[in-house]
Amino acid sequence: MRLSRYYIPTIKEDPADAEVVSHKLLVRAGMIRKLTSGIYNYLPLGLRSINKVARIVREEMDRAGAMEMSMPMVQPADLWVESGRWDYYGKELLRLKDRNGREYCLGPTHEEVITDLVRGDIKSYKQLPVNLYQIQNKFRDEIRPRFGLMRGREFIMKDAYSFDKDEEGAEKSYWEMFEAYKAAFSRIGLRFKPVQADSGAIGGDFSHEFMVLAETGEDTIASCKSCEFGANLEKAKVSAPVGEDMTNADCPAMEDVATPGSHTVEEVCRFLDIPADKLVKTLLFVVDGKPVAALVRGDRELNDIKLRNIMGGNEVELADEATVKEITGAPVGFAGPFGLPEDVPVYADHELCVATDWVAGANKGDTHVRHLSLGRDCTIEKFADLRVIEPTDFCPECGSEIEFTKGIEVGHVFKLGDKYSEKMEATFLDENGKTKNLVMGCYGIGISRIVASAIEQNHDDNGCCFPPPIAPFEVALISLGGKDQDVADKAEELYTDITRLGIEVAYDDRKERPGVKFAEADLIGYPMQLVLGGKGLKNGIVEAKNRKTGEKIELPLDGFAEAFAAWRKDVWNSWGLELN
RNA sequence: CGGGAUGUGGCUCAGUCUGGUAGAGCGCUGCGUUCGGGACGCAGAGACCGGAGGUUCAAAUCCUCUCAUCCCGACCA
Repeated sequence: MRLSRYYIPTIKEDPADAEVVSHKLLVRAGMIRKLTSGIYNYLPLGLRSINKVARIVREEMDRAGAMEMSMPMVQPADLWVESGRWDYYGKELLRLKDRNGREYCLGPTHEEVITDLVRGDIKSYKQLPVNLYQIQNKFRDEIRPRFGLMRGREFIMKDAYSFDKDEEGAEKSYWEMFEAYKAAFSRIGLRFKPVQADSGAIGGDFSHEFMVLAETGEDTIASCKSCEFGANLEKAKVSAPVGEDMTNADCPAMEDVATPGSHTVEEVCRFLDIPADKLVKTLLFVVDGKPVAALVRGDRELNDIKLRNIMGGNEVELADEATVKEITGAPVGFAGPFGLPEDVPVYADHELCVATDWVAGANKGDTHVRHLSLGRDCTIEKFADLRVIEPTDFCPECGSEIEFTKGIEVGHVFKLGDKYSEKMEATFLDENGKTKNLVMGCYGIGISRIVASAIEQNHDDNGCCFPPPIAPFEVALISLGGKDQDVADKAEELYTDITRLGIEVAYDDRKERPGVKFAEADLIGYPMQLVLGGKGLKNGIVEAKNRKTGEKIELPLDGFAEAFAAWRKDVWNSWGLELN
């Protein structure tokens, strides 16, 4: 491809509406343009990258036995009413009406459509398992779109849905997808980690997120320094504490202590001159409309998702001021775990077992209690893992040290069970002629987000550093011809040679000054740059630069093809990739 | 949806407080000089200052409404 005839509108300055590097660079490199909030044009260069990601994903899905199809973006409301999500999904679902007033939505995901399709055609266990996928535009009316391609409203996603006759089969399908994802992300050339993720209200351990490791990631992941364990912070288990159960151990009688104006843990500790780990923090939540109290140590943070899962609820909200007052009879900041209404269950973090003699709120204004014993003074519904893991905690699986890193979620594998098949009556007859619900799984990959995350993970001050497998073009050939016809001719020759090798090359034959060509090549981030100038031609060489490492070498013009092939291999190796 | 901010040539911004009829840099067009890391000179084109209404002799500037975009919170590939 000749740059003199290609559409790459680059920009020198950062766009005003961009916050993160990937967004700035994608716009500056002429790969995307915003149409409206969260909705982008993919320009030729950007689309090339997207298509390369899609192709790799497609190949790995096919290899895993999944079958590509395509589902409509506009979906009838009926299906969503049937699955119960028409009401549940909320405003993220963009709803519209046709000329007859019938209701539709733009598909944010396709469980309903695929389940509807399959229930009509799959009637026997003999037809199972089946895994269908598509690569398609999705629309989610995000509350707050941001960060360019990282969180658009319209985006490209690969979504796959597996159907099995039983749990065992579903589990197998799940792990096949898990492996396919690992293969795909490896091929794309990103540093990533699969981590355990929250599986929502459905429960179970069957959900993993695939995280691209990048400092600018929105998610925090806890990973073990010695074993494979990795988990999204909201999911990470905290091991049960070691030590004797002190719940019912001896403890002096509970007594009130005045703590005027001390609402926060910090204030109370300072006032009473005690460390925060001597205090029990009582948090009041409303789970699906019902109040509950949750206890964690004063220096810990409650994980509301764990609370939700223990309650088997859907929606967890911190109780508002009025509710707190109603339940505890005290203003916010003085709630305690005893003497609460009987219909308010109290859940305690399991760490609270191994100590006693606590300080806690007294359910009276400006008052706390000391010498609180959870066993003697409270009715604890259950001790359970409720808090957020901390860097000082140990791996819940092997007990080694853990570390926190940032990541960008680019894939999610999820076991659905019969959540949809039951509601939508997607059934089949098993070996015994019995009607059963299809057991489903769903598996997503954010195709367009991957391009953004690749840049988040790989960039420098000059621009993008694309991994070779998904770079819009693998090689940039920069001709410094100018008036030197010999250089221009030789560059043409090289262009033909490289193209013949079956490698995509962006041939910069424009009448631009060298500086412009260099700067743009760096900005766009072609993994390999070849520069042919007058001096080089005289010496019979072309310069080669590895965009990622910055390493420069000279390739002989005589016997170029071989030298180029060897260098290309080096470049791929510098990405930890094998060239086959 | 709450809280904050911004809308001025294609892009990035100044001008708004203190009304007097629109500026810079980049980009674009032409000519010339340059030509190995986003060149320089000269000459140009391009804006009813987001929109509507109001105040005023006079509004980019003040007032009201409205729309859009961005940032902070709840959602997620």
